[in-house]
Amino acid sequence: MDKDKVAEILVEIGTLLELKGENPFKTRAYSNGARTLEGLNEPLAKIVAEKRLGEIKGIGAALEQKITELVETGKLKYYEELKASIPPGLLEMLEISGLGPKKIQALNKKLGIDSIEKLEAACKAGKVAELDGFGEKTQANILEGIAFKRTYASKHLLSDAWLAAEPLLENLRQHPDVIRCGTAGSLRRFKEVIGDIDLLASSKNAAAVIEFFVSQEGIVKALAKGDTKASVILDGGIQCDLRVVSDAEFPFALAYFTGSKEHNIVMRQRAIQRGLRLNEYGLFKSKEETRDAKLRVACVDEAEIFAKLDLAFVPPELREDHGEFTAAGKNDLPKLVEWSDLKGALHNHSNWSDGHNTLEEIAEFMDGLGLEYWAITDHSKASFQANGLDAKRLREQIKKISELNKKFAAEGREFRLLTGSEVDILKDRLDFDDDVLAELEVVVASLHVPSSSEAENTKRLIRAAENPFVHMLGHLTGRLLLEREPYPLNIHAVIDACAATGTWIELNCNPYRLDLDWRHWLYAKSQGVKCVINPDAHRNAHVGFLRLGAGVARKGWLGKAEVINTLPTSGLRMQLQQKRNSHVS
DNA sequence: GCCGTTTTCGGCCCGACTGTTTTCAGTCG
Repeated sequence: MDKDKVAEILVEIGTLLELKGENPFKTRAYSNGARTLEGLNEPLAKIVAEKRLGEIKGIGAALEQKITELVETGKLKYYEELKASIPPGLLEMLEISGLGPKKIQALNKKLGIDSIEKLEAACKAGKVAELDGFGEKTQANILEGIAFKRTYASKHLLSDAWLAAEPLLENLRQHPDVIRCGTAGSLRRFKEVIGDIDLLASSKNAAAVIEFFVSQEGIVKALAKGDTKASVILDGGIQCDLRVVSDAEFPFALAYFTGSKEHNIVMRQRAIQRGLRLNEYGLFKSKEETRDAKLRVACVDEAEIFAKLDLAFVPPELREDHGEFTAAGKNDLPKLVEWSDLKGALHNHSNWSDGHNTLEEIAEFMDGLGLEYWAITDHSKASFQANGLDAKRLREQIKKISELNKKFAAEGREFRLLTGSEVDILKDRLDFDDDVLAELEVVVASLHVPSSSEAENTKRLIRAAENPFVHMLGHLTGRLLLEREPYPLNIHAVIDACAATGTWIELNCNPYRLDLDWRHWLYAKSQGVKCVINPDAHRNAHVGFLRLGAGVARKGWLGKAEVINTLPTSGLRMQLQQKRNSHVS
């Protein structure tokens, strides 16, 4: 069993224990353990085999035993028994806003409720309001929570959240009472999927800002409204929280609400170790919890807070307690790639397959943006549903691109389209023979029809990486966020094969993909595998995905040097030749 | 369940808001 699956089970154990009313610190130990596994840079099976699990911080004797059992046998008796002791409906009830472990336990014990359906019936019959600690309001809120859960997914794509957040932020910026404002939370950290939008503002008149915020257009409902905080549901179902603080508190609140929770816990602990206290209102010279402004260590921005805790500034994307404290403590954080470093992209489509724009339109548009190159990698013939090209049409396209490039050169323009293909990885071969691939400047190999067997998919991808004409693997895991899980795959084995063959891995920045996932890039980077940030554009507007992709690359600790398409055209052409040359010699 | 240059036992981050309560528990982030 791989580490992601093990981590998933540990998280579920934590949730189940929470429902049983276990000590919250015990339940947290399981989710901490899960996160620790996700951040590992080497294969879990290897660590288990070498009996080094216990050396990892956050994994003690109990977790070591359970993880070992899962890795070695694929099962865990403790987990099976725990799961059997709790009705599955209770887990689902946790997803209803306002319901936590304690209330669910009470509902289960006193009314025998073990499913959302029974809960809804009990609310409608007025039985829930009669319970101790419950009332009419709670009962109504539960019914509303059930309806909400049915209407909207509780998770949203990063791109959708940005689109919803930006106008709200712009409105706040315009408001005369707002001094500073910005996004916080998972949105600022560039998580691929987010639960809600967190906004933060500083003001001398918090009440006015809150009042303005909840009365904006596009807000369906205000969930909570206090002196300094409001929660609303936006058109489209995304929840958005706004906090308003004083301007002196702003950097501390920004750091606090950006999180992650796990990152914050370490920050507070570092403060305590230095005889200080850190909360959303400040860093205080105090051994006790306080909000006393006289004790506050003044910091104008987040960088000063990190400095006071003997840390280099940690970019928001890295605040996951995935190693940033060790690196920031040694001033050893990488300089992360910027989206403006990107000079072009190497996986895109035109109307020759399933794209929307003509080659001319694409070239004019991308040149207009100041990019240097743009590879056209239309589908190969096996993707017939996407109007994939056979060798004959591909050669026509190469000719057409060559003519377009000549025209650009004659006009003294530097921009170039690059010829290419997104070639299908079929069961036993690639969709084009090597002699066809050899005619192309850029070859992306993608698995569009995976098998249900992990070994089979892994084998196919490794074979594609071993082909000297394949420059990179496209959307490696095939996941579609919120829609489709990755196909079964031994990611480490594929990354290792890419490292051995000099094959790059794409960071596909279509908002539904963001694949390869940021959690795997640290390992890929450690093996020397390079990244290509590709929008997989099917229309010109998709060039905007690059910004999203750069954020995810940053989250994966990637610097400019690790991203191939930060190279100018000449450097890129040399790199494209290199793999083929190494095979010739 | 984890952890230790205050500790191998007794802590573990902490504040805002809501609803049910007359002083606080539960939930959330």
